[in-house]
Amino acid sequence: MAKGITKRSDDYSQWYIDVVLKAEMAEYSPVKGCMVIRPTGYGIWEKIQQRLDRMFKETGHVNAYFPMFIPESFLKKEAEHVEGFAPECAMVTHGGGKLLEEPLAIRPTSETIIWSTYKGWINSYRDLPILINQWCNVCRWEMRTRLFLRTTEFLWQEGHTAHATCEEAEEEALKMVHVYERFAEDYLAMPVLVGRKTESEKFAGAHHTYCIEAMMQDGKALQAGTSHHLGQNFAKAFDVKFQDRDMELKYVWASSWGVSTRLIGGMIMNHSDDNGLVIPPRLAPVPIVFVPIWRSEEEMALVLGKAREITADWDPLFFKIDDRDQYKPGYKFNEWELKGIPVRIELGPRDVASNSVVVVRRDTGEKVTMPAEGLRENLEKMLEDIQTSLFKAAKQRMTDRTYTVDSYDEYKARVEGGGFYRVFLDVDNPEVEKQLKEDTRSTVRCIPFDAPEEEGPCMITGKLCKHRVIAAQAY
RNA sequence: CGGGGCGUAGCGCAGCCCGGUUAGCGCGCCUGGUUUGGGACCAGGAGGUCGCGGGUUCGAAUCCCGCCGCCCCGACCA
Repeated sequence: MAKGITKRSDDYSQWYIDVVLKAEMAEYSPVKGCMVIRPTGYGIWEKIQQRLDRMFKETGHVNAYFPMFIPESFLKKEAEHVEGFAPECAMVTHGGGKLLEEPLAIRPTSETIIWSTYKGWINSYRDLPILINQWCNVCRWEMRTRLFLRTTEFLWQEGHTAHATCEEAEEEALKMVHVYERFAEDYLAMPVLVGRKTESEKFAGAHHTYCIEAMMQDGKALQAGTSHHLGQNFAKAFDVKFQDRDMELKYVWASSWGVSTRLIGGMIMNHSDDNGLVIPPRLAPVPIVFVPIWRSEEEMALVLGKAREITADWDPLFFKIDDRDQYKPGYKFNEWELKGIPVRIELGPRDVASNSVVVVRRDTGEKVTMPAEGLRENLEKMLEDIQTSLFKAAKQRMTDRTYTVDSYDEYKARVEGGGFYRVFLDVDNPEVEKQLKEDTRSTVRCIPFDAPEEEGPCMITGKLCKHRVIAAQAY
């Protein structure tokens, strides 16, 4: 058993914190709600960035960078947006030892600074679309924080696109939520529900919001990514117009979309166990670790030599050889398990003699012997298999814990225990969601795209609804 | 902002009630030796503004007053 990690079954929340801290993903910083992301955690963020960035580029986007400081007045230009973000903005009031003429907000998101810039870039329909993404930090003064899941400052990417038509902006918002879906499932091995947010859950300033929602091992929902159709709200607030083919001046249509370091929290809460972190192979900065085993100087030379021989033509980022002499093999086994390395290879004198290695999977703990010949190909297959089975297990868990419920009493009794609930709720009426939240501390997570056609009475008001929505307690 | 907890060596804690040698233990760290296929052992060693500020006292980690910080659980949110 891993030292110092609370069991999931004893206290899920404490288990999560223990995993993050003990696996050296992150640690607390001197400022409340902020964290230091350590190399183990940051390496995963870098993999997320590499993979996603490629997907963004493949769908026609380019990266740019906009400043962190936003004039306070900018934030006030879009009514709904101000209301949503004003309370959680960090404000800079002084600079160079003097009181500033206008306070500067540290970006909670960049719609306003970006749209004020786009105004200068857009004149004609020929200037559209603009498909820009930026990787950056943002700051939101949250009341309650949790490592990776909700921190005062966090890292994310935000895409901001400008289009000539409503349809194009809609298409973009949809395209990107599906990019997130594919990323979550293919790389994080995290199954997600894809759907639309209700009016009361959508982004402040959006027409509507699409999202991916994942289920953690305790059955709670995690909003893992969002994509917004912003309509013309920001174009109007910042007066961004273009002249169309028909000579008319029109407001530009917008979308924005983002995922954050929260994904790392989702990854942890999807796959990790009582022994620590489990990293899906495709996100592991280094997926393989060799633990050589020796008793004497001669054996050390022998096994290290063999490890180097086997890996001579391997990609250096595919593996590492843990040749530290101050720890015994058993210690290293535990340490790499705690840190979530997908596959460990044990290589001792006996293995050298038989020209084979012992391979151990992090996800199942299964040990197999593999010949040194063709090892890399076999490992690549095993990593793919781990990736697939992590996804399957998570998918199964989500399926098993998605319930169809019609009675509000039953819902109230069960929702505390976690899981997704397919229910009829009149989501056109914000009062219904308000009551749901008051009664159960749960919310409507999304209206899934793939919800089958069904008709039934809202479990609170009895009003006839056209489809079921997903309700759950969320992080 | 409400409720709870904590602040003593890098980490985890004891000591505090009932004030009194040089503040202690485990882990980690350093040196030397023996070890090494699931968290090794022996010996020696380094490491402390006891959260901060006042007060009481001959004497405060310990008692009193004030402050600060962090974590956890709830109300807001990616």
